[in-house]
Amino acid sequence: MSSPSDHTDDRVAALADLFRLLGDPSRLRIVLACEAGPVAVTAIAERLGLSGSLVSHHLRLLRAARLVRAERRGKQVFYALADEHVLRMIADMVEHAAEPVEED
Amino acid sequence: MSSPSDHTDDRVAALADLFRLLGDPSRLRIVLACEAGPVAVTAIAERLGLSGSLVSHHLRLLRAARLVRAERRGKQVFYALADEHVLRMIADMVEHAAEPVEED
DNA sequence: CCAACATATGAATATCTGTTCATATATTAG
DNA sequence: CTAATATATGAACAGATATTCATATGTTGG
Repeated sequence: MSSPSDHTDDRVAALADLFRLLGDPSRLRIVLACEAGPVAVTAIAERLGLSGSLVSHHLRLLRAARLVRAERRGKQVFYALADEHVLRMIADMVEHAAEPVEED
Repeated sequence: MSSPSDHTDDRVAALADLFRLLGDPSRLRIVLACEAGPVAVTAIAERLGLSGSLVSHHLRLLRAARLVRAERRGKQVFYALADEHVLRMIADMVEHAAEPVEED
């Protein structure tokens, strides 16, 4: 558990890292492409119109941050969201982004 | 409501913008400092050890993204989180960041 | 082993962005 | 009005980073 105000510098830094990773459009699209379930790198690249190299670079960062999981099956490596928590987190943000604007 | 897969490019871009804003440590600290309730710019700056100018710059971006709300009271301008949704969003991320690491 | 395919990695670069400094605007006190 | 305080803004710069290109590593089929 974490109380509302124990935002130590390291925790904040780690949190910011998470946000920053999701803050790039290409990388975020890659994460969203993993929503569907295990997807191969080439499939992600083709679907998003990005180079395999770029997708691989981004996946490495996402993997290091435990946002996605990799599973090798033959020549291909399939990626998926790391857990249900990541899914909910993103769904919440999508919801917020979709909220109507309140006027003053 | 938004179905799981209607991630149009504009929506994704807007979502990435949100994440990116929270992805900077200084800016994230400023947002967290607004958790407590309406706080003046100088108070935030002093508490975080940042220049007033820097805090103001960041607050402008956060305000533009509707993450925080500004309210003038005399010479001072008090900032607070825009709504409960933002609060929950951040709390969820904090929780995720605090999750124990699962091994393969 | 060799060829073909899938993924990963390293270097180089052009772009973006956080921070600082100087200055401007706003608000109140005297 | 003037001085003082609080906040905002613009330009400039240093450091970060997304993307590309070339190349390496891993895996299967023949």
